[in-house]
Amino acid sequence: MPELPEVETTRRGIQPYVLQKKLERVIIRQPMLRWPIADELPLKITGQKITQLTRRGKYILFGFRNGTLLLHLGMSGSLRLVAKNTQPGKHDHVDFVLSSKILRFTDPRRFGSILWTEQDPMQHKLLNHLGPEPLEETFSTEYLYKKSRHRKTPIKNFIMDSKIVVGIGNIYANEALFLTGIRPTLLAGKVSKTKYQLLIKNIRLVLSQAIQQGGTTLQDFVGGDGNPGYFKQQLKVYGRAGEPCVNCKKPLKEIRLGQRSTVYCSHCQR
DNA sequence: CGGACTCCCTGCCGGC
DNA sequence: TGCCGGCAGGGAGTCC
Repeated sequence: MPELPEVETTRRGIQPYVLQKKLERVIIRQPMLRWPIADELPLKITGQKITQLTRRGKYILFGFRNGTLLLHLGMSGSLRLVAKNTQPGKHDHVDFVLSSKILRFTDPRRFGSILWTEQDPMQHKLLNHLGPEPLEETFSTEYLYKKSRHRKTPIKNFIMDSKIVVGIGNIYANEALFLTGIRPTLLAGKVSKTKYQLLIKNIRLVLSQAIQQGGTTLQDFVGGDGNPGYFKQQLKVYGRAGEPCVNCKKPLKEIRLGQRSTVYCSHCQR
């Protein structure tokens, strides 16, 4: 399940091989992703140079002179650089053939998406409603506190809402709430300004640590044989239900919130 | 508008 | 050992 750190790590990893490079060919083996890949896509981008490579939330944006390719990894997607003679596997749905390598999109569960737009990408309907980037200044205590007033949704759902702030998936929502000592079920409208200030700090901490760690496994993306890893080794609550809390040693609890697995310490999180 | 819920897909895990 | 049911999960879409 790629979260923002994996997406950003992917973007940084592929950047040197992609930016200002010409796309020689696009091979689509399976167009049925979350939405079907537009028939016109190869026609639009074959032979074109990739002039920009940016990220908005968990979307990676490939900028061309004539438009933008929006790519989302869904929950099982990945982008890897592989040698040109590499045979595709079962779930290798799309190849972007560059001059020296292939940028290969793999996605077993096909929750990912690849879209083409010729308008300003930020005005695209998948991007135009998105909240601020969690690592940027606009994601401030003042902003989050104001947005949260009178909200009756649990704090965990609130910070996972992309209209509020982008890029906080289930894993890091669990982790940030643990670090801040906030119970995931607490209603967003009931969280104090002081706690929001601390929560923002911890969201940035877990995300930036994971991005930093991702940097050390960058060769996985360019080498093509490793997996990017989910930074599991340093997770304090996610995937640890029933195991002792790292602070108080009491067993961690697991509940479902918004259909998502939610793990917390009933002693340390109030 | 907010909040609750559904659905897309398939690898994996537990139960028998 | 093999089969099968159920689960996980990002996030758009729908409904009230």
